[in-house]
Amino acid sequence: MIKLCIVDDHRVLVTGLVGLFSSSNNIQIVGTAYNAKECRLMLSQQQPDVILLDINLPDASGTDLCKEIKIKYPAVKIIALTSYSEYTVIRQMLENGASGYVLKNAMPDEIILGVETVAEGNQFLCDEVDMLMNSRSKLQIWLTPREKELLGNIVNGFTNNEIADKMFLGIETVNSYRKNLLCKLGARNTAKLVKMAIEEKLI
Amino acid sequence: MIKLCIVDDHRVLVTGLVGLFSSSNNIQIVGTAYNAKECRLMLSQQQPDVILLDINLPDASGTDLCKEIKIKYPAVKIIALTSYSEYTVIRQMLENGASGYVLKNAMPDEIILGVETVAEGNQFLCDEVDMLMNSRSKLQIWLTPREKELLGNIVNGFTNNEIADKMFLGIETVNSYRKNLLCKLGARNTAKLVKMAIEEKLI
DNA sequence: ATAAAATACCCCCAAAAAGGGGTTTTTAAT
DNA sequence: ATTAAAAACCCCTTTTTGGGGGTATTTTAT
Repeated sequence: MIKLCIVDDHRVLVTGLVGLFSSSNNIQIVGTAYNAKECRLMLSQQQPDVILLDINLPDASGTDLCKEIKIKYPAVKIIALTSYSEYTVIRQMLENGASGYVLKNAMPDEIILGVETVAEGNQFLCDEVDMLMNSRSKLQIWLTPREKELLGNIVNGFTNNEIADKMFLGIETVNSYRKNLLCKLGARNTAKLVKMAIEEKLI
Repeated sequence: MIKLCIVDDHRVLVTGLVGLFSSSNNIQIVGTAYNAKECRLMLSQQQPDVILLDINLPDASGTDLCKEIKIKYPAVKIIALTSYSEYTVIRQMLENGASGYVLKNAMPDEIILGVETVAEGNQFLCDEVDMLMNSRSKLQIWLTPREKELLGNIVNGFTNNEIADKMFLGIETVNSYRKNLLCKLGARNTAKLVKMAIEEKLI
């Protein structure tokens, strides 16, 4: 019997999931939570095998919470259940210890299969996500910490001078980083750079 | 008896909603759809009183579909059921004929109340949305069609020259529009402008 | 140990954007 | 018919960004 917990702030979706698994004879829901706080409390009382974890919680980032849970309870398997289909988010989630990634528009059967698969110790990605991760066409951008930080400052409207100040860098250094980012992301100018940074959730 | 339809690509959520209303004795679900195409087909056969409509459909924009439905079937009441809480989206939805706006993290009771309220011919906004729309603090930005178009071009990385070309305008005109946009949105530069445009879903 | 990233730095110059001031002509609403 | 909003246009100046070249230290992983 697989013990399952659900963490998602969409209450009706949680109800739907409870209903979905109630007819299963090898999966049992042992807890639900609508935010990170409730999730932590729940885990201090229950020891589930698998957690279905939303990334968009009101009081925490799902990626951070994932990492946190995996440090405290390394045995538990986590499946991200979300509508984000950006490469960066998926990769971040897997790096933070998630064993699965399922989109919210997935078929019910796929969600059940996901829970079973990760419970057995294997990785599970829903069809759409699997395709995305295997398509080399999508140039998989990965920025260094410093680049991310600098990009964040650009996105927030700081000029090179201000960024140099904030990050304790020379203006020329900021310039180099900036030109490098343009090149790496294939953007022609700041506008496109910011657009990509936000849409691909690089920051 | 209120006849209700649900249009949402999150299948489990739909299941949850079906369960939620199954116990109600004055609301009856007469149809569900997972995309715009199915929705149109359904409406050609069923005449619901209320539709719960997701904005994020795979094959159409929810705002456009809303307008389309209201033109074809003016009597039907539409409630947006979505996770977007941006002023612009809400306003657009209401302008396109929606009678209600409920966030996906709303309490089940609130969703039921929403359906009942709009069925009676009244408007319904869930707590969070109601507060947002009534807070004058959030400077409610509204751009003219031409401004939106130009902003879209900026976001997509076109330079003033290219925009002038694309929109059959003089360079100076584009310059004026651009400076006006910066002023209207309170942005210091292109980066911030693009960020706001995307985050507030102004385009 | 040593190669490869990542980090930080530099110069020149052209192009684009931002800040400041404006005016005129349509179009839509009362 | 009048007015207000939207749309289109213009000049001047400074600042910021982008395109082209580079080089020198640190880390980090093998």
